[in-house]
Amino acid sequence: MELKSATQGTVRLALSREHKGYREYRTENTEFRILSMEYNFRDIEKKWQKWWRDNGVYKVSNDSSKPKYYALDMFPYPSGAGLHVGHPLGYIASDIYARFKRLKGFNVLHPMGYDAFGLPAEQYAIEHGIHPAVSTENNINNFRKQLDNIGFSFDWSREVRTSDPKFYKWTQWIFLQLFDCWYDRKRQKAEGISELIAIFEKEGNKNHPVPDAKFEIRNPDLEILGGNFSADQWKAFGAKTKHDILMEYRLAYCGHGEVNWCEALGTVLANDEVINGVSERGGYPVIKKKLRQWYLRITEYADRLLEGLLAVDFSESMKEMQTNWIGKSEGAEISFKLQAASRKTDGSKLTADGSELVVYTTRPDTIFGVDFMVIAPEHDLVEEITTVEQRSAVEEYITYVKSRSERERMAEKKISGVFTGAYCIHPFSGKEIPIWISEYVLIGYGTGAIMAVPCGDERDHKFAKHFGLEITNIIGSHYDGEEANPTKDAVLENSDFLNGMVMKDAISVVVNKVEELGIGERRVNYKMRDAAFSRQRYWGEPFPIIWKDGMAYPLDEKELPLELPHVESYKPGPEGEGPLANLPEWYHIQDGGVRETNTMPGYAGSSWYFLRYMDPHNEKEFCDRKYSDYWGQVDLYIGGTEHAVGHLLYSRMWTKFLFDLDLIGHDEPYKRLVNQGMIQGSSRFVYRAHGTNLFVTLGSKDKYQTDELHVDVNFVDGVELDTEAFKKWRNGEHANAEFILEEDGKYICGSEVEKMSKRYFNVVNPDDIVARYGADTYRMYEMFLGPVEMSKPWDTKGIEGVHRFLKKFWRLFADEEKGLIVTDESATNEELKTLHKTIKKIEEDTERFSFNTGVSAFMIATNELTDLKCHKRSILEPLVILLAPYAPHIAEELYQQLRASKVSPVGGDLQGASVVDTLYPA
RNA sequence: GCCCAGAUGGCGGAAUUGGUAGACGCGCUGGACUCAAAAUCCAGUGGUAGCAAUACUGUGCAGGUUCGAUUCCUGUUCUGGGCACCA
Repeated sequence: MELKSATQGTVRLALSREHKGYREYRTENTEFRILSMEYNFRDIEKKWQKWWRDNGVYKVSNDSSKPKYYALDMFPYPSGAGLHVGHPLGYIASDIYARFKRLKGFNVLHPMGYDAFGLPAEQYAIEHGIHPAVSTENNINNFRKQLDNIGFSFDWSREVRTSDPKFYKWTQWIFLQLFDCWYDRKRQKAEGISELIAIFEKEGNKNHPVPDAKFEIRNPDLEILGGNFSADQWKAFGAKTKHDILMEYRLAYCGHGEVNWCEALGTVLANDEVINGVSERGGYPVIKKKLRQWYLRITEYADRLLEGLLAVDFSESMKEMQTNWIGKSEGAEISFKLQAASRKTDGSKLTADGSELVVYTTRPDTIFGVDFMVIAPEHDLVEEITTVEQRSAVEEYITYVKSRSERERMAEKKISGVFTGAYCIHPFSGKEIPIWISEYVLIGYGTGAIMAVPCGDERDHKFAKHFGLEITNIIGSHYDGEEANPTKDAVLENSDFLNGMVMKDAISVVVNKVEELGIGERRVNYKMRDAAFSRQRYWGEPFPIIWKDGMAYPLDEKELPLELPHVESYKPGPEGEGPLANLPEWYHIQDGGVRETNTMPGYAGSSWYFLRYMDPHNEKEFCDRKYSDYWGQVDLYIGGTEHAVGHLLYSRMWTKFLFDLDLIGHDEPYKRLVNQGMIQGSSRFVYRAHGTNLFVTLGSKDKYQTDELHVDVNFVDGVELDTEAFKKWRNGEHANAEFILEEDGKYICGSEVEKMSKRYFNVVNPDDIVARYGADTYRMYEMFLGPVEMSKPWDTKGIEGVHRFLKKFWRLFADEEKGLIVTDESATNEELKTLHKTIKKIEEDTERFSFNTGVSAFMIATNELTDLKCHKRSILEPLVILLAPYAPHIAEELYQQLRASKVSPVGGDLQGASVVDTLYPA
C-alpha cells in the first residue's frame, strides 16, 4: 500500500502483517517496523532539520527591536574521540533555554564554535604524523555531524574556531594591547605604556613603584637602585634597561618561571603528564627547570576579580572557588635578622650587616609562638646560610625536592625537611630560632618563607612533632599538646607585651610595632600568581613579537595575523623551546631580529571568543563596539565546573582589560553561570582467574585470585554479560574464554562509575541513541536523567520511558487508523485545569533550569489527557508550543499538522511558519 | 594535603522557602489483548510484621537545634571536580 509520509510525500510500505485494529508495515530501507500513522521520528527529524537549515531559521540578526538574550555554551575542544552522551548535556540545556527565550519574544544569540588549539592534536601529530590542522579539521567535521543530529538551534553562520587565522589575528591583537599596557593602581585600570613612559620622564617611578610579581627578570641597573629611580635616572638609562623596566609593568610580560622539564623527551610537561616524578610517556625523570616565559599580570586585577563576583549570578560554591583561588589575605611581612655566628657554606661567618630573612604571616599576633622558621627549598637564602655541617644533607634534600611536582608536594602527607644549621634572631625576645627547609613552604607564595608557630598552625605542629622541635604554648588551655589550635579568640600568654590580649586584637598591635621599628610592614597577599602565557608547543597562536638585542618588539597591527608556519616535525627546539625554534627560515627576519618561538596557551582564544560571536566576520576589529553594546554580557553561560578557576578567571580578566581600554562597554563577561554536572560512564568488569582464560562471575570472584578487566558496556545488559558477544569482542581476543556462572546461569559483571572514556570501554555515542530513539527522545531523556548541575552516570535503560511518553503524546493528535484526530470541541474545566497547571509548572521549571521536573510535568499532563480522551485543539496546541524547546522536531511536526489540517482553521496566517517564531499564548 | 560539590527504594531521581518522604520514569510482579512475540492498556511495588485495616521503621554515619529536619548546625565516612602546561 501507499502511505502519506510526513516527510517525503508518498512512501511505499510493504504490509507484513495485518491484525484486528492495527497494521504492521515494513519499509524498504529500514529494518525497523513501523505502524501506520505511528510516530515516525526518523522522517520527522530529518525533514525539520533540513527545513530549519534551508530557511535559515536560527540565523540571528544584530539588528532587532526585540530585547536581546545571549545564551552561550563553553565551546568544545574537538577531540579525536568525538562526542559522547555526556558532552551535549549542557548544549541541550542551553538550547532548551534559548528556544524558550525565543518563544518568549527575545532576539537570541545562541552560537557554537571550537576551541581548536591544544595539546592533544599535537600529541596525535607526534604519534601519527598527521598535521594538527588536518586532524583538527576532521575532528570538527565529525563533531558537527554529531551535533547536527541533535537538533540544536545554533546560528552556525557565526561559528568561530580559535585556530583560524581570521580569529587568532584578534587574539594576537589583544595580546599586543596587553603588552602595550600597564596597570595603574591609583586609578585601578589599565593604561597605555606610553603614558607610563611620560610619567617616568617627569617624575621617575616614585608614585608608581614596580609591581612585585614572582616571575620578572630583574634588571641589574634597577636592582642597584633598589627598584626606585628618578626622572633623570630614567632618562640616563640605556634602551635595554628601559625595556627591562617597562617589562616589569606590562600586563603581558616576559619573565622566567619553573617548568617540568624532561631531559629524555627534551620537552616541557604538564603536571598531568608527570606521575611520581617521571614522565607519563616513557617514565623518564622530570626535573624543575627555569625557562623564559610570557605571563599575564592577572594579579593586578585580583581585587576587581573579587569585587566583580558580587555582581554576577554564579553559584555560591563557584564564587567561593574563585575567591579561594585568588586567595587574598591580609597580614604582614616581618624581617628576622640572621644570627651572625652562623657559618656560611664556605666556612666564613655571616656578618651582622643586616642579612635578613623576610617572612609573610597572616598571624602577626602569634609572633611569640615562633619556634622555628621554614623556607622553601628554592629560596635564595638557602645557599647563603647553610652551614658546613648541614651542607650535604641540604643538597640531598634539594635534589629530592627537584624531582617532585608541585602537586605532589602539596598532596604529600609525609613530613620532610632539613635543618640549614643557621639561626635568626627573634626581633622582640632575641631568642635564637633555627631555620629549616621544607617542601611544604612554596616559593611562589608570600616571601617563600614562614615563621612557624606550632601551637597554632597544624602543618607547623606536625613538623615540630616530627623533628622533635620545641613547641611554645602562647594560648594556654586552648592548646592541648596534641593538636594545633588556629583560634584567634584565645588570650595570649608567654607573649611579653601582648600578654593578656585577645589574639585578634593583638594583630594590629604587632603590625604597628613592627612598622614603628622598621622591621616589617602591613601586607596584602594573593595566592593567585600571574598566569603563565607561553607554551613550548606548536599548535597554538604564535606571539606577534620579535626579539632583538635582548629586547621584545611588538609586530605592527598591519602584520597580523602572524600565521603559524607549517612544520614537518613537532619535536621541541634545541633549548626546550617550542617546535617553531626548529624553523630558522621562519624565525630569522631581516636586521638580526628573531621571532618569539613559544606559542600561546589553550586559554588564549577562549578568553575572548564570546565577543567574536557578536561580530564574527569583522576584518577591521575584533568586534564592532556597536554590536558588543547591543549584545552585552552573556546572559547565560553553561559549562563544567572544571573551568571554575582557569578559563573563567582569564576571560573575566580579559573582559575587564578590554573594558579599561573602552573597547567594550561591560566589565564582566557572564551575567549568569550554570555549571552542568558530568555525565559519567558506568563501567563493567569481568574477572579473569589469574593466568587463565577462565572468567568468574561477580558472585564467585572471591573464590579465585582474579584480575579485573573492563568490558565494553555495549554488550552488557544491565550487569549481565552477553558471553557470546564477549567472545567475539576485539577480534576474538577472548574467543576461548570459559565462564563460571551464577546459579541462574548468568554471568554478572562488576560495575563502577568512572569518567566516560574510550579506555574504560564505557563510552556511549549519542549518534547511536539518536538513531534508535530519535533526537527528541535523546534530548528529553538527557534532561530527565536529573538536574543539569549534578553529575550522574549514564544509563541507557531508562530511555524507553521518555520514548513512550513521546509516542503517547503523539497519539493525542493522531490515530494510526484515522490520522489526525484533533477536534474543535470546547474544553472542559478539567482539561483546562490540566493545561494551565502544566503551562505554569513548565514555565517555572524551565526558567529555573529544572528540566528534569519539567519533563515529568509533560508526562503527567499527557497521562491525564489520555485518561480524559482529550483530543481538543484548544488544549493540545498550547502544549505543542510548550514542548517545542524540549522536543523541537515532534513539536514542529504536530504544530504544522494542526495548522495545515482542515479540522478547524484558526485565525492568522501561520502556514509554513516555524514554531520557533511563535510566542506562547499570553 | 588544600578548595568546592554530592550521598534519598533494586536503579535515575522528586519534595521550589523547615511542614504528608519516595512525584515522574526505569526495573520487577500479576493481569488484559495475541497462536505467540512486540506494541499498548490495567493493577501492585521503600523495608519489617499482618489476609487486611494497620503498626513499626526509613533520606551515608554519629550527635545537636526545633512542635516538626532529606532540608539548618557540629563532627565523620565515602564518591566526584579542581589545585596553575589537559581543555
